[in-house]
Amino acid sequence: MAKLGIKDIAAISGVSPATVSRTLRNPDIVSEETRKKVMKAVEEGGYTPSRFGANLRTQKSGNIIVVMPDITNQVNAGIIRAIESEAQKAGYSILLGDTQGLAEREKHYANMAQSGQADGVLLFTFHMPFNLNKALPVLKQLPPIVNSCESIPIEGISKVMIDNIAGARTAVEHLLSLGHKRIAAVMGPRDTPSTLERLKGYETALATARIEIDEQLIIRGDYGLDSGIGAMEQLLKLRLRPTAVFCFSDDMAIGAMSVLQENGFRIPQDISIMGFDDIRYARLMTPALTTIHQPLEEIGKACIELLLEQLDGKSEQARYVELPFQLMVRQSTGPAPL
Amino acid sequence: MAKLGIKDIAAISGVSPATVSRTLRNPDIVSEETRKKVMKAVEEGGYTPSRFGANLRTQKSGNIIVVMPDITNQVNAGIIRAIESEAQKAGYSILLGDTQGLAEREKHYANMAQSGQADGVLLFTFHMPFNLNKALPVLKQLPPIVNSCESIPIEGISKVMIDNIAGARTAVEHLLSLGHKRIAAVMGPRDTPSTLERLKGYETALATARIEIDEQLIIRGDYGLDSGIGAMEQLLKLRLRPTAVFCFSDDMAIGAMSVLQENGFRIPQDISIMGFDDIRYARLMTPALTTIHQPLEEIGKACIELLLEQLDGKSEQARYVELPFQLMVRQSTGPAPL
DNA sequence: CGCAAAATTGAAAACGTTTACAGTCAACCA
DNA sequence: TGGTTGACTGTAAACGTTTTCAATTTTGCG
Repeated sequence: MAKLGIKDIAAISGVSPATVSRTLRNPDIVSEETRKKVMKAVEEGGYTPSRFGANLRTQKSGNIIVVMPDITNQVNAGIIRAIESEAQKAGYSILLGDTQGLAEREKHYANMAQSGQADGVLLFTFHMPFNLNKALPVLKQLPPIVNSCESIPIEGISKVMIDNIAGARTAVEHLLSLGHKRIAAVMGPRDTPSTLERLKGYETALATARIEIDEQLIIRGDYGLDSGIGAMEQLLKLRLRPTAVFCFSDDMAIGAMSVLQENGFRIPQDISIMGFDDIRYARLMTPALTTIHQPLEEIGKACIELLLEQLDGKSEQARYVELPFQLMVRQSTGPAPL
Repeated sequence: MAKLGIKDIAAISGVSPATVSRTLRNPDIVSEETRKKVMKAVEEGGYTPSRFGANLRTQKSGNIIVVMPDITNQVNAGIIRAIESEAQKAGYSILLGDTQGLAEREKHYANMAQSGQADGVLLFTFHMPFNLNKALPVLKQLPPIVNSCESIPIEGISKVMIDNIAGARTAVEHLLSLGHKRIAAVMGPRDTPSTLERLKGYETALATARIEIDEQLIIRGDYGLDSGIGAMEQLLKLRLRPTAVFCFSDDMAIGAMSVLQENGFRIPQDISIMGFDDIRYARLMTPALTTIHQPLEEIGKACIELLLEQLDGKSEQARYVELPFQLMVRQSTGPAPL
């Protein structure tokens, strides 16, 4: 039996296609009698409305595209999971856009949004459709956007963020309170807003404590495990080693820890390590990793919420949501050695 | 300026819509002159073909849906990343289906496939559209499917797998070779094929070594970190403790290790630990985790390849691809204590 | 040069819905 | 009773492409 269309169901149940459509989308406005007839035909025929027709007519895809630099990353994965779950409740599907940091892929996803493949965009990456110079004019052509994690410096787009500056400052202050004076920073990828913000928090905390910044103690990383390894190796070569290392991501902290332990350093007795994110592995490290907790699920939920507001046309205005971070003191940080 | 359609472009460039469509989809069949005219209009007008129209006409969505139990899991994340990347090259987009183990969500994704929202399905979860009893008849109505990770016991669907039985056997044999006799197993979620297979490998290895199975040493987990913790706690309460623990996932192994270290056990001197998967954190644990490596990227690539074959109509027949696992001996396993 | 074949184009018909609009019919009210 | 309302339903027009088929032009070749 060929696949049934709405006309077939209409014919079977003796009503018009319009009524079938109404029965399915808006049951309340058809009479009970009709509804029953139609539903019977629908079920017996195993009819599932084709989305192609509906999409074309309504000009909506029912999809939301999530653009991320790396879905393998625990932070991103955690967020997207919450997003997917909430989106589904609202009747939307999630299209995955993993840029792998490639500009060409960012273009690709921008196109997808433009061709109507998605009704809205969740943007977790910095570059992207936005060539900052010509961003604003383009912006209005694009579907609704919510930006998170990496703050895009454009007015008028909704954002969900944590206060990276304060988060980093809190981290460093924790180390300072333990008596550390030589505190290294392992940064994220060059020029991303999150890294710049966390760096600022680091600098602010040190400045407030009247400790001079030592450029040698600031290492560039990329948030990944391996860059944590590289950074730590570099730091260990220093004549004057840091007594504490603040990594801008847990992954890098985990990488750093493994280098230390391999080389016989004790954590935190010899060197304290801090991370940022509080991924689920953090508390299971030995020693458990002190870090700044990011509320991944809340971030995901907030993103969807803001986007849905725009999609439903409820809110024209951009909103900014700031979620709280939390210092998680565990065993990887301790008093500075004498 | 309102959004341009194919008719507008046709009008501007003085050709028919048909020719515009041809220029974009199939440049070779239009004359160079026409092509130039059309391209000019397309670029100046900033025209992006609407996918709605095309989808309806071609009855293809250009989407592939990936159904997974948990995208937060490193194994799944790694696989899906490869999938996304390959799919994009072939012009497909990835719809994310995270079931979170919920039956209702599995239904939902089955529907999506049926309503034409996706042209193909990549299935990494066990239950699903397939109520085994009535699975076969339904199967032919569904779009092309490739099954991976959790083997669905149905003939005629393409699969990408590793040999879980052999993998587990290899793991246990490694432990046996180190002199261990009391080897515990921490299983994955009840009744999933992968768990059952690995269990079989475990049992086979022990049987071959003429070691009797001790039910007390077989603990049920769910592949997650916490269940590794729980399992290890349970094992530590045993009167006769195991000297080695084979966890069916790295996550559980990591959980188990943290329990041991917290309680002052030395790994591997007191107890050896093995995992399965070789997630990227495995080698950074202290001690580095001995485990069975799964080729995530290759799995992802193979899945897409098989699916594309079906989508392109190249191959009607189901194919089965088996990818090699690899034993990674690291520091978490050592000779059995005396 | 003339004809067949090939290359290129256009006209028009789908594809499967949703929804504005108009129509029908029963119920209700004055 | 007649008119008005309200509830429900049907008609038909989109939505924006792709593709078949036929028409036209160009090319190739004897």
